[in-house]
Amino acid sequence: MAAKRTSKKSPSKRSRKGLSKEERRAQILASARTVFAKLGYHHATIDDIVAEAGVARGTFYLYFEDKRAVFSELIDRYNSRINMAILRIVTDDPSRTVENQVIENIRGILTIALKERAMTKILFTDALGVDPDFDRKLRVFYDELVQVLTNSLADGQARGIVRDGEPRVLAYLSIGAIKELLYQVVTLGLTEESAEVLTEQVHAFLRDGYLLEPKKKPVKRRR
Amino acid sequence: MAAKRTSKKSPSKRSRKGLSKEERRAQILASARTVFAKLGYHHATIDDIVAEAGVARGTFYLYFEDKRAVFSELIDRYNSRINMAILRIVTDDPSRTVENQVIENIRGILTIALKERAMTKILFTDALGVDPDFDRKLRVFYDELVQVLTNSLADGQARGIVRDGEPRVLAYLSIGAIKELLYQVVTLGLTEESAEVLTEQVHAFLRDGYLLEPKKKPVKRRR
DNA sequence: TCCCCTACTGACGCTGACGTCAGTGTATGC
DNA sequence: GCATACACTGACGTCAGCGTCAGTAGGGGA
Repeated sequence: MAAKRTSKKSPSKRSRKGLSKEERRAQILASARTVFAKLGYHHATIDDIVAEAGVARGTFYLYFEDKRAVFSELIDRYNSRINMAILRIVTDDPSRTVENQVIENIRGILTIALKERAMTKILFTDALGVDPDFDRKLRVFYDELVQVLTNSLADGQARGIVRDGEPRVLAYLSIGAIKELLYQVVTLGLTEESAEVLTEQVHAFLRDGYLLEPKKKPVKRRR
Repeated sequence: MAAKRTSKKSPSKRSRKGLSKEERRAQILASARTVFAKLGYHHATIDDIVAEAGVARGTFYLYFEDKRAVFSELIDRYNSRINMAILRIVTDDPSRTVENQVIENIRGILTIALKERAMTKILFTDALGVDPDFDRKLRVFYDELVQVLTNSLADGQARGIVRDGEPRVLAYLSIGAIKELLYQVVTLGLTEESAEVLTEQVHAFLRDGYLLEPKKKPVKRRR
């Protein structure tokens, strides 16, 4: 193979509009996110996205296969951020209580979800029913989450940290509770500052439920 | 106004296919439900629905405005059935404990959701992002539910049956937990028989959460 | 100065789903 | 037997959104 004759001077060439390929790609991605959040995935068209990005229809197809592909990439990025926020709970470190680690995880998830408001909204509003392949992908991400939590709960039961009950069902209930809260919070437009107070409420809910036992006298558990 | 000359003999005239207008309408509705459950709302077409019903395209439009109208009607029926299952909790009747009434409500909701498997699935998979008008309608139904629960919780707190915490947040968490469980149960294909055991799990979750207090020794609360 | 390369453009043809409406077949009234 | 009514039919014109591709613009090397 002959050596390249023309030396590439700049690692990222600027187009006539002053954007490198990566920047253009990122720009289209961001525009798509905006449009999806505004119109919902199903009602968003390629024309809406390119209008938002200020490029021509053809340009979109230089960077992405189709609407599904952009959506898929957006979800991937979001998922990986959420996954990073979830830390496995360790029990052999006396300096970190299980309770604090649980709280940390709740806080981490809530914070990211609030930071990535647009994506959180899209995920909850439009993620299902887009396309069979796509549903499967989302399902895998979700099932992993359920599996991790289910295992943690079963483990916790064995060690007496978690009460009895079908661990998988408890996992669904917990995840559902957090999902719903997130959805409401994002839809109603609360900001990141709320993460702290929400964290406390979620933790208290998971720890205690909310129905007080009528037979024994209520125990004050909150500080 | 002149009296009608022709006496209507049969109250519901039979068409050439042997169905009254109400029956035909019901048949199309049922077919639409089947198709929505199979393909999802967004991917279902009028052609799919009429093929399922075994009628011509034009017939569909004799009974419904468009795809949205059928969907809307299906949701309305489902919603009213769920609403009927939710009974306001009374505290002045000594023969019925609050706990039992809570359990009754949980059981009622789960039973209907499992009976109306197809609709439950559709509602969770496709309900959002169909159309702005439609989203609003769903929102109203949902908000009412949240409001009822929020009020009940606040009331419960005042009477010492419910622990402290923002009632609205607790309402979101509870409803989210149940929603998620329902979704999973319907998607995974559990049958009506499971209603009883699920009811117990949900109730235990709402009552106790699942994290046992490390400081005090665990109390056996289950029968 | 010329020309090549490449990112970008947007009009175009295509497709699939929509809603319509003139026409068909059957039961009932006269 | 004829006419009228009525549920039903399905081919048809329309249209929104899609993906393409021949053409354009402009930066940079020779």
